[in-house]
Amino acid sequence: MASERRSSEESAKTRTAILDATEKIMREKGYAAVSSRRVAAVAGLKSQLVHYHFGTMDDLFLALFRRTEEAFFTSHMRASASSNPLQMLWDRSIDARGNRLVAEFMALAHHREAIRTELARAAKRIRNVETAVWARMLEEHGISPETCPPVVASVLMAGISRALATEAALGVSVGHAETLAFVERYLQQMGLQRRPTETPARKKRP
Amino acid sequence: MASERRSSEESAKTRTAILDATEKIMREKGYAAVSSRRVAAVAGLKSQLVHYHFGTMDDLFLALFRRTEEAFFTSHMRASASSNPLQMLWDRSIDARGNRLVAEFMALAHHREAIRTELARAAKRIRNVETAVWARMLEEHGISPETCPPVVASVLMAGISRALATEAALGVSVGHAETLAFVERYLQQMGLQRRPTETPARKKRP
DNA sequence: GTCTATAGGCCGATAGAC
DNA sequence: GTCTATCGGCCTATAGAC
Repeated sequence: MASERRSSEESAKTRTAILDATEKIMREKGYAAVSSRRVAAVAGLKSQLVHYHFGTMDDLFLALFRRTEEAFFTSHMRASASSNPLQMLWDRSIDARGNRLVAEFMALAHHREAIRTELARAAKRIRNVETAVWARMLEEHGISPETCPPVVASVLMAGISRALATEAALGVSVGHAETLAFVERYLQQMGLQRRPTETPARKKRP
Repeated sequence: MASERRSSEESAKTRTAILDATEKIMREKGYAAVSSRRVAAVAGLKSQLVHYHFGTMDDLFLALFRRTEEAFFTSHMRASASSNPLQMLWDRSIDARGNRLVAEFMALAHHREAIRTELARAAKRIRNVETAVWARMLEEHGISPETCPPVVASVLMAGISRALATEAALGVSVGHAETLAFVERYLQQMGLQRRPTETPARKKRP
């Protein structure tokens, strides 16, 4: 029993190391650079262990996606339930680090059925959460669903933020400052509580 | 001379065939599936010809990007100069087929310096054109640049349309119909001349 | 669960004949 | 400009010993 526990603890540690290595490679070199040999090299393991623990490379991508999405959704729920949900959701959605991995999975999803399915499911789940937040905020401000349906607000917020993040990652920033100012001015009317003096959208990384 | 001409005609034909094949593979299988052997197979040629005519694979991607962007920019200018520029720009920007290739180049740009540079340059050029269109439209409708700077309008339009196109390609459509209706209602106030009975955003493919 | 060994395959790119 | 031939490398995945 003791050895069984130790064994499964070791196994969990190895699995985590493999997933961490995969994530690192995806962030830095893109999904196309992920190979069992490279993953193993980064994790300090033999490449055969990748297949032993995860099967095919597709299975590995899927496992990493699930781990990532689960953590993301949990913290997204927390942000939604905070006292300042719109600000927190907006800040999260323009965060460069988070978007990097998402961008890779989106690119991967175009050509891998399994990833596409999981990504679509995850996106719908997030959208529903954000739509509920918007429904509450719009109602509080007396804006009728006919004027702006909550789901439209959440599609717009998600779309604008993702576009800004994507462009910024590619070195395009024409009009970004003006757009950020425009959007945040609007969000403030809707309940954003950030004071004007604070720098927006620059979450510090530890 | 005659043989020289014929020779360079043949060369141009081969180059076009290689670029066509590359484009087809990128659309259908993604940039990661592009290899000199596969390109040659699709084009009905030997793989060495790919290197002979284009050098490295990076050079090939770059050549295809330039061809694509040149054609895109030309037709974009035509759309901007039409009598109904906002509608035409919007329709173009949510076109699924056009966005498929752009998405691949964006994914590629994250990891290839040369592509990233070219993409950034192209994006700025397009943005400036669209911003000029918006400046004209907003002025015609008496909306001051303080209320909504033209560059903000063009960032928003580009961002929203790209987000919708990306999500649709991945099988996510929650809130899309409502958002399309919302945006197009707004665009109509700004000079879109489509009649309400026409189906929006469904450009027929031959 | 991790090791060695290996099958079987696709890749980019170049050399040299024609 | 296109051909044949080929080098050297990285890839996924599995088999079988320990």
